Amino acid sequence: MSSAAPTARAPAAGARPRPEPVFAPLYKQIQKLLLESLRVGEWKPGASIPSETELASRYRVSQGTVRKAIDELVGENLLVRRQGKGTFVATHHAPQSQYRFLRLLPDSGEAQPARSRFVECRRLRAPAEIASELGLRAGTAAILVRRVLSFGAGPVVHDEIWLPARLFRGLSFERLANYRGPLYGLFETEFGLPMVRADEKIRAVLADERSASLLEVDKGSPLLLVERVTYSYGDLPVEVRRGLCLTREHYYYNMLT
Amino acid sequence: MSSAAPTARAPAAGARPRPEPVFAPLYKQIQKLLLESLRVGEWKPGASIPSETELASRYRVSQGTVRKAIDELVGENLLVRRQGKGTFVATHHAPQSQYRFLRLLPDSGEAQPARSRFVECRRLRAPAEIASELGLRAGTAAILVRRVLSFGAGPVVHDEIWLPARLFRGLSFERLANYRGPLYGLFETEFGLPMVRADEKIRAVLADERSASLLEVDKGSPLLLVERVTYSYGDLPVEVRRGLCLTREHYYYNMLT
DNA sequence: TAGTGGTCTAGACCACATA
DNA sequence: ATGTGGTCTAGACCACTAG
Repeated sequence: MSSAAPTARAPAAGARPRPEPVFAPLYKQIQKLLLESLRVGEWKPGASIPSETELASRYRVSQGTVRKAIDELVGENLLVRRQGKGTFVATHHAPQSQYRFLRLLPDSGEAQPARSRFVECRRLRAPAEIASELGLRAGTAAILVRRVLSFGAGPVVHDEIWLPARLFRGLSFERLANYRGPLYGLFETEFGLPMVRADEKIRAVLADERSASLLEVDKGSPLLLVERVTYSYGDLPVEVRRGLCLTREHYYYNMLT
Repeated sequence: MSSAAPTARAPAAGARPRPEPVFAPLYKQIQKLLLESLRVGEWKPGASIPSETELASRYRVSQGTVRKAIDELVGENLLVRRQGKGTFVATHHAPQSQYRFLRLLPDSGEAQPARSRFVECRRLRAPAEIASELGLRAGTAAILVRRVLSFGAGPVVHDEIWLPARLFRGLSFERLANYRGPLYGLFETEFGLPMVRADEKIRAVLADERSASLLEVDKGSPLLLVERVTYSYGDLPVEVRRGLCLTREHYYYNMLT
């Protein structure tokens, strides 16, 4: 093939059926295909995807174009590159991704591993606001999980977690309590729902009776309220979480650029 | 030049004197040179840097390599690309970068423009902790600025801002009060200190007397405490800021990937 | 030794902005 | 028409990993 691309900005030659022949750079089209393969589970979390040259020949583009498509997915932490080994689908089981969505650090000392103590797991109807954030109709069946997170000494976070019941059939208190590893690892492995993104809204509030008791502080203590909506592939909302964090010896960190 | 680079991973031929001939990819070396040009102010905020082809011939590398060097700097918001026009040094004066480091949004409605009301501007000795974060010796001269930020209706943030006096000679209450535009715009234009990065630690606290009064709430109200250290080029710490935010009608947003 | 990601080049062409 | 960023290719070679 000569150096001039036959269709620089035209559809990739005979790659795959695409829903709509969008006008977009080639690498964006490839990216969309990769994303779709991830979404339908063609490549599972933790597994390797085909090599860049393999993908290049499959999609009939150059290796550089595939590379650029992968670049952004790596930037979004959906894929992980390992030189000499391959490119892998991110998993919450990996030590590196274990605390991907946890932004709490202790004021002093090393970050301690998190310990989860489950308090409650009930099936009930989603309140209007929760339902709306999960893209459900109000009153749809949901699962409410309540837990306390500790790092090192005392309790630090009281999480109230809402999940669409239809995505988590068979989830029970026992199953949570017996599961080893991070919660999102369970979502991924047991329910086929890899969590890929979270939006958070953070506020300061006063501890109510329940949180005060669970976190072993006085009612009216200041707590960080972290309201999170977590998404799987394709912007599918899967979880709404209200985390109440005791920031006496921990802080929420963020870096702005 | 043949397709094989003469020194793929070796130093760029006759580019510039480099401090140490580090073993690093060519584009990383170019990046370092660009960063240095930014640091010394060879290209000012808001101005355009030389074109990719110009830089390529200056550094004797291909355009693609320059491009990759620029890519990451764009990713860190240090540079801004504008197709057809050029690549520009980020500035806090630009509307797009105006609220780059402001993560507060109203619960409902559009984001309102921020209004600053300065309360205090004093010169005093930096307390040990502040000094340490600014990389100064305790007791070094510092400037303390206090202000209240409002969006729309009432006050929302009480900022306590510490600056090294030697970097901000001539800063006064009047100068702050009369300045039009964002504070970091003033840092950049009046003191040659472009702010490029900030690290934040976020906690929930109770309003003390002063904050309560400034924010027009009861003492003991829950407030978001945002402790920020802001850096200029070369990881130079320039500002320590304690922001106390009223999160009754606003929230701090964050996106995790 | 072979396979995979990582870097680099030279050159072509597209898209956008401006004169 | 010209200059700038943006995309794409084909091919080469480097660095890392593992059999």
